[in-house]
Amino acid sequence: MTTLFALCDCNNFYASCERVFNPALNGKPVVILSNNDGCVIARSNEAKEQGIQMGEPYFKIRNLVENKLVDAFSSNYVLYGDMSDRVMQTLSQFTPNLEVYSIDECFLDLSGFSSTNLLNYAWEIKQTVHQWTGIPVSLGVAPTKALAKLANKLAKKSSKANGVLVLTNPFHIRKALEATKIDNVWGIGRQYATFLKKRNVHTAYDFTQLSENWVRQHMTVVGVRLLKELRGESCLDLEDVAPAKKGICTSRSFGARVNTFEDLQEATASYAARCARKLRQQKSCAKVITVFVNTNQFSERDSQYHASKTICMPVATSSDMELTQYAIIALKAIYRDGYLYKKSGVYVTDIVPENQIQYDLLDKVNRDKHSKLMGVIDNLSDRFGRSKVRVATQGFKNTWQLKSDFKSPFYTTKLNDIPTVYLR
DNA sequence: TCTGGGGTCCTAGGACCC
DNA sequence: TCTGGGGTCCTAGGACCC
Repeated sequence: MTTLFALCDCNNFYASCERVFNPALNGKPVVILSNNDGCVIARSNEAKEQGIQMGEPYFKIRNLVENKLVDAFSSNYVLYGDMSDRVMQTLSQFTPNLEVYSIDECFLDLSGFSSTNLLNYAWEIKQTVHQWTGIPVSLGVAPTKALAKLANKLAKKSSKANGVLVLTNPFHIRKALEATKIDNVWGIGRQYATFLKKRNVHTAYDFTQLSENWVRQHMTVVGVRLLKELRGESCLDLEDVAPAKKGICTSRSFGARVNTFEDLQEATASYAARCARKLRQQKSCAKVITVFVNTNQFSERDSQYHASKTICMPVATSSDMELTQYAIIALKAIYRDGYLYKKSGVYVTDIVPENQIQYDLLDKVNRDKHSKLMGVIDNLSDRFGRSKVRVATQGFKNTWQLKSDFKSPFYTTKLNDIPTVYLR
């Protein structure tokens, strides 16, 4: 059976989420800012037209915002995550097999749908998602994932396509490849784009004309897969069950200057607890934990310090208490007085399924008790909001907390207004 | 003053083993 | 003077994605 994929991509997703609950924003330039309101990470079409770049630091557009020429929002991932779930739920009505590729993108397996009118079907998907969730989406349909990605980009760009493009006819596929700059091909980043352009490869079509050996030599097997995909040979399968993550990282830049061990400890303990929660959500435990700290790399005035410490724990765990405990041990090993810290993070690896843990005969931890306690904490978190119950080292000063001055309300979920409980 | 966060995959090279 | 070759594992680094 020939393969057929649709890629459904939400248009300007974060900006669209804000608009669903604030229709006054429609037709206006809207940007969403990164954590700490540092830089622009999403833009409405109108903001793009104003020339605001992806990744632009906030201070460069502050004037526009203060003069009400652009509306800016701090990122509200709770809202975006919830809206994403609604979109994916809606999409699951249209095929038994789908792959949630990112917060705003989804591959739909349409193999076996070749006898349906694909253009009509894609339009029906687009309209249904908009009607049920308020989010505008674009769809690209093609025999491989890489071509579906490419079709999706053209669908957005072309006023004729108006958000839906089906690429099954070889002639249309060739035209689409010719119309796509090599920089815009999925899997070609800045380095490869520069490299290829030097060798006169300027479009996706040029790329498909290269020899497999040459591509393997210069771009590894990853490049060869892309080559085949663009030629119409499907090499990337739909991953309908998300594989367990092999590494989980929680890290943040601080909203304010951090120069005491206590503040750094609060932040790092909180990140360790976040990692623990992410582990429990995918029913895994981790054996190895790494803590890292950085000073502000952009500051020419401050003295710089980067350090990390990795600890291999006796038994793989997903307990808040255990992970925070080891995180603090690691932090103590790398902490140095006299620096202004900008960022810290916790990274857990050597992840194993929670039912396949190698136990240690000398283990002193009551794992049964920990796991029951974590179950209770997770329930409380689900009901009352994240971090309402926490290990005491996570603290309460929160001087390191993120800056987020323009956050929209949690329209779709409960507000975090319950007092926090501390565990010891 | 102010510049995000969280992932994946692949390769090369060194250490080590038989 | 002779001083192989194949395999595995680990790590660091580089590329990419959203």
